[in-house]
Amino acid sequence: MALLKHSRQRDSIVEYLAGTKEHPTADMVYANIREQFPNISLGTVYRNLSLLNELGQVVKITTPGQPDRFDYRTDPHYHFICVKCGRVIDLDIEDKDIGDIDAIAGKGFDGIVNGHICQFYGICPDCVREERKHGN
Amino acid sequence: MALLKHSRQRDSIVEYLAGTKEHPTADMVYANIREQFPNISLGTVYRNLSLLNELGQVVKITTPGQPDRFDYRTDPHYHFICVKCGRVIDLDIEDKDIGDIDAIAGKGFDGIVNGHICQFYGICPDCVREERKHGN
DNA sequence: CTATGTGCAAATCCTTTGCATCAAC
DNA sequence: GTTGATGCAAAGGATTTGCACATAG
Repeated sequence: MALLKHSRQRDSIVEYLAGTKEHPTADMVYANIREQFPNISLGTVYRNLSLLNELGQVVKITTPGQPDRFDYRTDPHYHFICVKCGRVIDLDIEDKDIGDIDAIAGKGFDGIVNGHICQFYGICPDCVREERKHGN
Repeated sequence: MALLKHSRQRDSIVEYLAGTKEHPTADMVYANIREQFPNISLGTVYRNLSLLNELGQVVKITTPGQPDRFDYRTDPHYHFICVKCGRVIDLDIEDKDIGDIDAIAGKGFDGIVNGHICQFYGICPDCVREERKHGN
């Protein structure tokens, strides 16, 4: 297995991710890191994001029809995606309320269920307000 | 809104999807329909799959890092994806066991949660058997 | 010094689209 | 005969990769 070396670029990516709750795409990361490393390439951003993901330091969020997003929060939690504005928001769902869905899903199934990916959709607080303002 | 005309190609796609539980990708559909319509193009397959999806006759299943799959079953149900062989299998989860996760997710959230996408991962029955056979 | 990381550009994969022609109504 | 559907090929977006050079250890 390859030995891991330090890199200023990777540090910068981690720092940026750690400091935002925006769940940025690779492009957004790229745009941001560029302010400090004007020569960084998109390829490097992708390479580091996927390395960090493999190391378990970053979670990759894949949603239909949109570019992947990245989340520095690695503890188990869920994501809400606003169908109006596309924003991705962390949800804190109590584990006891949802933690056993793998077992529920596996009931009567002959294989082994040991994980799931679940994303919630709807309208985010900001967009709800926006709709009310325009009398919808 | 555009008027819908009949097409033999579309019929064939529907017929194929209705007769399989494989959750085929666009490529798999293409390969299959080609046996009857050797000149059909991949573009036509994509166009029809996405039309059928918009009409609600077909469900599109998006999974990270894999091409989309299509399912003729449109009643609410969940999918299991085998991490060994990639197979996608329908799960019948009793609605009372999982039907209220939107409400659970929305607890303490200021927006509106009105839907979710949830996929389960693990090892399918065939691969479980395979592992046992090789003493794993 | 040696191995890993970078920047750049090209390549890849899946999917969508423009356009001339064909088929359904 | 109008309009939607097709086939073909080209374009598109997101992501990965090959390679020569830079840099961390």
